[in-house]
Amino acid sequence: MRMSDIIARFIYDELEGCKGTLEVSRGQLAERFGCVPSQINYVLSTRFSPEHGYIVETRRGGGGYIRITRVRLAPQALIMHAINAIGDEIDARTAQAFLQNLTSALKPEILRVISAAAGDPVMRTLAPEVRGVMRASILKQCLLVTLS
Amino acid sequence: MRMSDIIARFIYDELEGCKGTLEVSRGQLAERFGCVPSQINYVLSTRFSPEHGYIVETRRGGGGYIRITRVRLAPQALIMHAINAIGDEIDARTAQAFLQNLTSALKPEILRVISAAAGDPVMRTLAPEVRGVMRASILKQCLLVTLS
DNA sequence: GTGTATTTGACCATTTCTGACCAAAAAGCA
DNA sequence: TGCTTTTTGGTCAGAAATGGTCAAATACAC
Repeated sequence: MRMSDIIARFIYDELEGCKGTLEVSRGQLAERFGCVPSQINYVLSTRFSPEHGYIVETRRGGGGYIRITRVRLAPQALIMHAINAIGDEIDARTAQAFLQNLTSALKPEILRVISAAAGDPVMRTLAPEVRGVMRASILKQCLLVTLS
Repeated sequence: MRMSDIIARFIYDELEGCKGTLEVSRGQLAERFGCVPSQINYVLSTRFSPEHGYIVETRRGGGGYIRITRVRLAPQALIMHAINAIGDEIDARTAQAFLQNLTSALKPEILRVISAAAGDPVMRTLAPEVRGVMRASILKQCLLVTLS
């Protein structure tokens, strides 16, 4: 299993046990998992971004820390927020992050369908330069009808 | 016996033993059968396509994988039939007809989402000559995941 | 012999991992 | 206070580890 996934799992689990907020030292975390400190930043930026529904605050210097907070919104608000946050175009990765963040607001079957509609196999039938626009369009239209 | 058939047989057998889902590394699989990695892609695209009732998901990069899922098709023959009947492209009217025929097989909310994904507002962002292909692609991928 | 299916390999894309170098905040000290 | 040192975390480019694509070569079935 990937180091990044192991670290991410650890953070998820800690967040479960800590009422949605976790404060750690980057150095110690890296040492615990035997990786370089910058890998922690990699994990945070790829799996704990705002699109994923997390807020990360840090502080340098002696006693520095990294604080990760999970944001919780009501389902409807979550969906509306996503619709507003999706711009005119969106890349595959960010799209996935948004959908992942909606797991608590939409049934898994619905999410799977939306994910399939905006997924790579579908997008591959299009010229690369228009994929972002199409992804955004599909996502927004699909999310809209889930509100009705 | 052809290499492709041997590899396909292996995948079939593994899917039997693994309750419908199999995760492998393309490189390792190729090495096991002494073929080039791209032959794995060939096998997947010719024998494990959506029309055959399989979902293939992949991931690149360190720790990458190929995941193959067999979709249960007996109880949902209607949907599988639709997937096979939709050609390489489809116009808006016919697409609507297909979806209407599935009202007994899919929940209204699911149908609404698929309808939105393949609907006019989305298609309008595309050049007219590629809309048919996109509609077909979206429909097939969405219907496929409703089977899993 | 012709047309289709298979096989192969060169080149491309994506994700993860690593380390050198940078920036900020705290701690220590005149 | 103001400067220096120490202790943290941040960035970014590049290497490494996967999988993807496509067209040419080859094999196979009529």
